[in-house]
Amino acid sequence: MAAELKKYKMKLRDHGLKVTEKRMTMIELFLNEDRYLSAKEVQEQLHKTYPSLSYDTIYRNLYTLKEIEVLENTNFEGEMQFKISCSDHHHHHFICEECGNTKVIHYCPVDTWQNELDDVEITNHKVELYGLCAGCK
Amino acid sequence: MAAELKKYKMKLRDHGLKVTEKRMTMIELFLNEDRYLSAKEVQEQLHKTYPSLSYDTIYRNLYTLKEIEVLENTNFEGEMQFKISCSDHHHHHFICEECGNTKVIHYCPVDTWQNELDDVEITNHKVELYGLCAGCK
DNA sequence: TTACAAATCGTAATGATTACTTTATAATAA
DNA sequence: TTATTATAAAGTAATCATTACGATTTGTAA
Ligand SMILES: [Mn+2]
Ligand SMILES: [Mn+2]
Ligand SMILES: [Zn+2]
Ligand SMILES: [Zn+2]
Repeated sequence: MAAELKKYKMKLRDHGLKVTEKRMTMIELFLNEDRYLSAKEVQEQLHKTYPSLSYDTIYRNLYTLKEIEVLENTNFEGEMQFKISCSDHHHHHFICEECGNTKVIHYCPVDTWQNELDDVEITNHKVELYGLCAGCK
Repeated sequence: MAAELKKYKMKLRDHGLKVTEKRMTMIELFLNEDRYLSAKEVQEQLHKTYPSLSYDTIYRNLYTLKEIEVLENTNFEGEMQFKISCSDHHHHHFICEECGNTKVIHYCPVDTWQNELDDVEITNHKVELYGLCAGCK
């Protein structure tokens, strides 16, 4: 785990960001919970260690870590949720609606769609599958 | 247009719902604006006719009309938005980020995804394409 | 160690959505 | 047509996620 964390410290430094306790604890949390977490859940999980962790700090760091691709995010169940970035190539996710665990989907037909709608320019797309994972169904 | 509206009146009655002025005016609005509208936009558009239209009325009717498949909805730009239901078969949408207009996408590889993730049960999925429509690009 | 920019805290404001009590209205039957 | 009744809407407050901001603390480089 220590080597893993060192990698993230370097990533922060490479982007001219400070390596703070709060940030590293947040990254550790996301490494331990490999699923999407809301700001609220982050606050609850870190409350033991940092009883007065500010929402300002939480939201700013969630979006900062997303900028440098430590986290990825999605609007799920009406709120923005974040998870550790799990892969370097283009992919999407399956999310278990029971336990929250995710699986990577590799197949993405964005070219097929661009072909079907050849008079528009697709600049972005969202694909998300929901259901029950092997353990929950 | 009158025949079109009559169809929606029947749909309301078929579901045991009252045909009210507010509901019919909301449906007309969605027929005229063939794109996703937020509750706020609905309130603004209908403010001329009904200066005191309540948010309770707007939200309740948006979800009621969605239940009976007069409207479809999506979480877009951080809020729930609604549009007139445009087709009876399974489909998704392209949304122009400039003007808000939408186009139907017919191709959907949900079977391919179910095949890729054969140990999970996909019960739901979201596909949405964003970009610039022919007129805006 | 010191200096300073960046990060965090504490707290308030905002904006979307929900809740609830009172009042009005559409549907139905007399 | 009128009376009855359940549904819908108004008016307003509460809730929840998110954003904002001045005061304070902390990480980093000299
Ligand atoms: Mn991922
Ligand atoms: Mn549609
Ligand atoms: Zn894709
Ligand atoms: Zn589909």
